[in-house]
Formats: sequence, C-alpha cells, structure tokens
Amino acid sequence: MNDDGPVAACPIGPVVDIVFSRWTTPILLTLHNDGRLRFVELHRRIGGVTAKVLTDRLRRLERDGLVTRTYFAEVPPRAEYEITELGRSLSPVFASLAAWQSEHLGEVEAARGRFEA
Amino acid sequence: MNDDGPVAACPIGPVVDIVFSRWTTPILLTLHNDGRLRFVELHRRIGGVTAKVLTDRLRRLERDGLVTRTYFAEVPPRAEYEITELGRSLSPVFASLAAWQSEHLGEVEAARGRFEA
DNA sequence: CTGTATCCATCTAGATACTG
DNA sequence: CAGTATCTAGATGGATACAG
Repeated sequence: MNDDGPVAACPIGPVVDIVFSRWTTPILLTLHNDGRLRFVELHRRIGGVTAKVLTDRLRRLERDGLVTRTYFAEVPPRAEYEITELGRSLSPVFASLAAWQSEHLGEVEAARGRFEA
Repeated sequence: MNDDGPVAACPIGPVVDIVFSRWTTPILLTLHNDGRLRFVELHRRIGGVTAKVLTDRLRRLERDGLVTRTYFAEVPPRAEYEITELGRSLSPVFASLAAWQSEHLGEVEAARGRFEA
C-alpha cells in the first residue's frame, strides 16, 4: 500500500500495488507462459512460497480480475488457475521491465560495486 | 527480495526489487519531474514518509546508481538529490505502467466490485 | 537543515498441523 | 489434492529524541 500523501508524487501507485506485491509477478508470468495450471503444479513451478501465501496471492489476483479460479469438487479435488485477458494485458509492462533489466542491470551491479568503496 | 526458487518463474525479479520497493517510485518520479531537490523539499513533496525511511531509500537508490547525492557541509547543511541517467532510463517502464493503469484500472475496480458479491 | 539512534507497533511470511 | 487455522519469527516502517 502506497500511503496517501500527495498522490501527485506517485500517480502510478495503484498499478504498483496491484502488480508488484510479493509473488505476484512469478504467478502471473508462470500462468502467462505455461497456461492453465492446477494449484500443486503452480506451487511447484514457483517454488519457495508456502501454500498459505500462494493461496492469499491467488485470491487477491482473482479479486482484481487478473486470474480465474475453477474448482472441481472431485475426489481428490482439483483447482485450476488461469490468467485472464486483463492479466495478459500486462504483457507490455513485463516486456518493458525485462528490456530495462537486460540493458541496465549491469550498470546497477557496477554502481553497487563502486558503492562498496 | 524475491526468494530463490526456480528463477525461471520470475526472470524480472531483480528489476522489481530495484524499482518497486516502497517509496522508490514516488522518489524517482519526483526527482524525474522536478529535477534536483534538497532533502526537505523532496520530503515535503512526497509526504507520508518519515525522514528515516526516506533516507534509507535514498541511500539504496544511490547505491544502485539511480540517484546522486551531493552534500554541502555548510551551516545549515544542504543535501541535494538528483536522478541519474540510469534513473531516467526507467522512463519507458513508468510510461508503460501509467498507460496500463489509465486503460485498465477501471476493469480492476469493476472486478473488485463483482468479487464482493 | 540533514540526518542518526532507539525503541516499538505492525505486517508479512514461514512452519506446522489439520480438514473436507 | 487443495486448501484453512494457528502460531511465531523476522522484517519493515513509524514515532521520538537527539547530534553535527
């Protein structure tokens, strides 16, 4: 949550809150690249996150309309997650981040090296 | 910090950590738009953040080469912060976020409304 | 003015156990 | 399998006081 304060200082606050909460980018990218996945499979591919936290993030993404959840009350039960059109529309954002990173991450690392001294 | 786990799931982890820690976007945007500013002025324009936290973020941005700090040991002292070329290179990233937000934030809010029901 | 030092409230996430 | 419930540890941020 970006605090209030002069909203003018951060007009992109809302989208940052929606997209860059922890674990949301790997979730969205995985669903974007790998298509519809059930819970365990998504969990396995992301790694490092607990079921509780993954569930929380997925609920939030579902609430925001970026992901859909389809539940099958079978035995054993099955839940499938899929990215929505709205979620897919974030593609250009992720592309611009990837582009910046591949072009400039080296400079950041160099700056960090200099900063040690 | 995006945990480890399969890095493949989040290739943009590093840039997300660099750019989307709390308060970093308003800091970068303010310095981008308003030019070189001294500490108090920056503090005032952002609002809602304490001096301690603002200092922390600025140090981190300085370390990463996105911002420069120039200190004048006068009485009273003066410190001026300015965005670097590297920091300015984030422009397209912010532009893509702003574009997405203006196009799709309404859909997110609609989804949230639906989710209540 | 430009911070730092300290302490504390809060929030998040992780571990673990358990249910339908 | 797909979660939920509970508890706790650690990180983060805020309040406050103080220093150079």
